[in-house]
Amino acid sequence: MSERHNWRHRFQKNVFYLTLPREAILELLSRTSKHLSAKETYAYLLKKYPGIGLSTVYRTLNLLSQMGLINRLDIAKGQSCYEFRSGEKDKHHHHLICNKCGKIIDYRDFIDEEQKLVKEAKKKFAGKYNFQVQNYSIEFYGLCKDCR
Amino acid sequence: MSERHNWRHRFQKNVFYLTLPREAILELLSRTSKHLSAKETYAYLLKKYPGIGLSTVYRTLNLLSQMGLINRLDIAKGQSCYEFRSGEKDKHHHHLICNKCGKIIDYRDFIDEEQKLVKEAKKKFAGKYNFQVQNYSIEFYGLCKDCR
DNA sequence: GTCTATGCAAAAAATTTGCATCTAT
DNA sequence: ATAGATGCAAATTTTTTGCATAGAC
Repeated sequence: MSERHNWRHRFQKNVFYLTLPREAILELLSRTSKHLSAKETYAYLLKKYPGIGLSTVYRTLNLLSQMGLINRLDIAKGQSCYEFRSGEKDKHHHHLICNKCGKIIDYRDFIDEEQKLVKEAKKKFAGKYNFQVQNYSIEFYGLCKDCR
Repeated sequence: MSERHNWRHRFQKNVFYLTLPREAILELLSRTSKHLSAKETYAYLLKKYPGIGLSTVYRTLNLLSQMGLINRLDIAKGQSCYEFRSGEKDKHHHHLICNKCGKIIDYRDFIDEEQKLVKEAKKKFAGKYNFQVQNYSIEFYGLCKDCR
């Protein structure tokens, strides 16, 4: 099943309409491995979709995140970012965040070791807290090469 | 060396004054294992220290975080939280965050497995990115028992 | 005494909400 | 036809900033 077909399917299963703004945002996020803030998303969309409103972007990002199609990440100071929830392993990454200047570095190391920990964690949390893990995020904070 | 003595020492090493608001905020954060937002911190402080300004709280939390005395955590939607950076193992924890209702659950499992991964990560990032890890944070997102 | 921190008020950013209109189903 | 979504503007919430005064060293 193509990704686009999958969107339709998941929208029809719920009571939500698959509208132009929603499709445009999914389209955009699925094409980049970056995490975008609401404002960034809005700026990109304006090019292809003049007239879209910032509040629609906020509402849509919220909805898609609750539907599980995208992930909300709170890594940037003072604003939420969103990324497409992809199964593709090459997009999987986490972040190094500088405590001094705020710079964010993506890293892709330790995937295998991570998976082991995550697999155990999922099982444990399901039993202990009745919590169903959907995604996760790891951040290392410290000093980047310019600030140390 | 007592924790309070340690604060003094670290302030004197830098060019910063150890003032009443700064001490009060360190005092407060060191007494709780919770992560507090700026507003929450402000609310607590008002009881013991009427007249303190909200902007001082923001400035102080920023400063202490840059000094490495506290950690900034971006887990709550739309606002930063701060926690004391303690070496005490019993305060060490991470978070389960519900994608639907936003509830945050602290967990203290997997400390040992985690430590192993983190130890390797620190070494790797120092070499590969010249990044000096000071702290880290792991969040599992998903559905809590009420929302699944 | 000097240099920094504080508190207040104002400003800037980020996010949400009310409502009339429009659109997907 | 109808329930839900959009866009705009206004309102909230969070965070930062300018500046005169107060405080730490």
